[in-house]
Amino acid sequence: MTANQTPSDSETTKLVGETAGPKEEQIVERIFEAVVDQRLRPGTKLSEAALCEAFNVGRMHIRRSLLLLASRGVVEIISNRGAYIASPNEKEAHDVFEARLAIEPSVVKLAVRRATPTDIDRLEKHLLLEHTAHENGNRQDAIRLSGLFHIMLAEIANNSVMLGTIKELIARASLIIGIYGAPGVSSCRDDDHKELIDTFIKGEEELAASLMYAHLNKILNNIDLEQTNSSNEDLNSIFNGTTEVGA
Amino acid sequence: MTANQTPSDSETTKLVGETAGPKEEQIVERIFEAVVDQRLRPGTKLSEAALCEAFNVGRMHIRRSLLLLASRGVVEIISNRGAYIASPNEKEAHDVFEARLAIEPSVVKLAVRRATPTDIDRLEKHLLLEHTAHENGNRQDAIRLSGLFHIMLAEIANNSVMLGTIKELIARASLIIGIYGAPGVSSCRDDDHKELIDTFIKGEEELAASLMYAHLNKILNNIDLEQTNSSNEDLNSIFNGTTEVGA
DNA sequence: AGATGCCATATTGTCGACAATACATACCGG
DNA sequence: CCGGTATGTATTGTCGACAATATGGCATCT
Repeated sequence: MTANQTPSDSETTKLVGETAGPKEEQIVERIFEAVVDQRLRPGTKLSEAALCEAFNVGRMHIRRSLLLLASRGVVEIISNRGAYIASPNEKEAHDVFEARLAIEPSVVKLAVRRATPTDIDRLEKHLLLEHTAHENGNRQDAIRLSGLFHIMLAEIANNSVMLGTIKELIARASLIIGIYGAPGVSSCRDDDHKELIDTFIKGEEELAASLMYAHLNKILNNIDLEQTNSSNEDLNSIFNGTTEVGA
Repeated sequence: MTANQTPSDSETTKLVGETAGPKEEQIVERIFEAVVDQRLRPGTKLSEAALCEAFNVGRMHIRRSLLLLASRGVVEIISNRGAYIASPNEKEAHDVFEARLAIEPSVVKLAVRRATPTDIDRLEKHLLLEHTAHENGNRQDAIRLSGLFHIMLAEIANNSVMLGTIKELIARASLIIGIYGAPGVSSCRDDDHKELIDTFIKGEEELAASLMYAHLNKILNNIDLEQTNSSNEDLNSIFNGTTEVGA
């Protein structure tokens, strides 16, 4: 319910890959989405009871889902204290974006190589949605769609390992942007995405990789500059506590 | 017990990163090691009761550990049937090595950039061990040490995200080699590793990346050639059932 | 004799109750 | 009035028992 606000792009392809029961899969997916949408902010407590009620499942399923999320660095489990949405410190933030810089150029290269006309159509339709969200000043949609664009690229690249890694990195990047990012410049300008799509039409793999590298570097710079003064925001996000898990 | 047969390299740095209790961490780590060592072969059933006894822990901890392993693609959980060491099919095998080709060159580049003299010493000492294992025809040690070399590179690169991904990929690659790989040519020739270490001394990042790319491609070729006739081995590994979990 | 259906057994999945730990409040002493 | 301590409450961690499902053997029928 809280999730699909945009009619298209409703199916996001599962993250955990039917590795566990369908219950855990759905729960993890929903929480991932909420993190990418920044509806769940860093430091938010995820109490088991609340989640049980929200998802109408037993405590065990919640527990297992939280464990999976923790193993992906999206949730932090503190013994005898509970589970919290992760608050990446500067080192973790650096590592996440360094990893994106290392991986995503390769991903987009493969995506360009393998994209079908249908895929390109999907990307263009998606770009339109992004543009609309930006114009309407709909920040939440803009962020989600922006992340989704990168995930779509990984889907087109058609590599399950990379897709999983990218999904994890996108979610963690959302958290990082939430903590360290400037409120206005958040996420990607959609212009960069447009340039990327152009390389798909021409099939220019190497150019696509370069553009992606530059694109991510741009985001990273917007963040690193804020590193020093962001410790306040970090503490804030830790201590303002509960933002009420939607239900 | 079954694990550290080589005196050095005893500590392998945890994989799951203190995300869960120390129990799960250890169990996951031990099973990972066993997979990399090829002591646990694809298709092996991991019964909960047996693991409970082997690790002297409650069923819950085993269950959670298996879930984590499944989320990393090392274990396959089939509903109401149990957990089995994963048997990657050709697509999965392809994806794993494609991912390694995409990521590891970047990893080694960072490693070269950040390696201290101490790190290089460790690598050289490790290379010696690899060489010894090869000369002695100690296949099991050779495989383990070979995988460990790649993990050491990720450790030197000092990026937690990439380290976790690499560990997962190494384990899955071990499974793939176990299924599709030629018995003799298994794992990496240590010559390639030697060449790589040379680039560390000279600080040649780009060369290191190229060498790594070529190195992985070499392994991949050894595997792809065997793809067609390996379907027998695949079925075999699925149906011959239990290879006795050591304990 | 071969195949099919049924039953016993073993393993997994799920739930509930209890124990342990941390947090918040209230109480007491300085 | 403030600090420290102790108790009560809430949440998490763990364990055990029970239910559900798949596997394997056995009897029966064709």
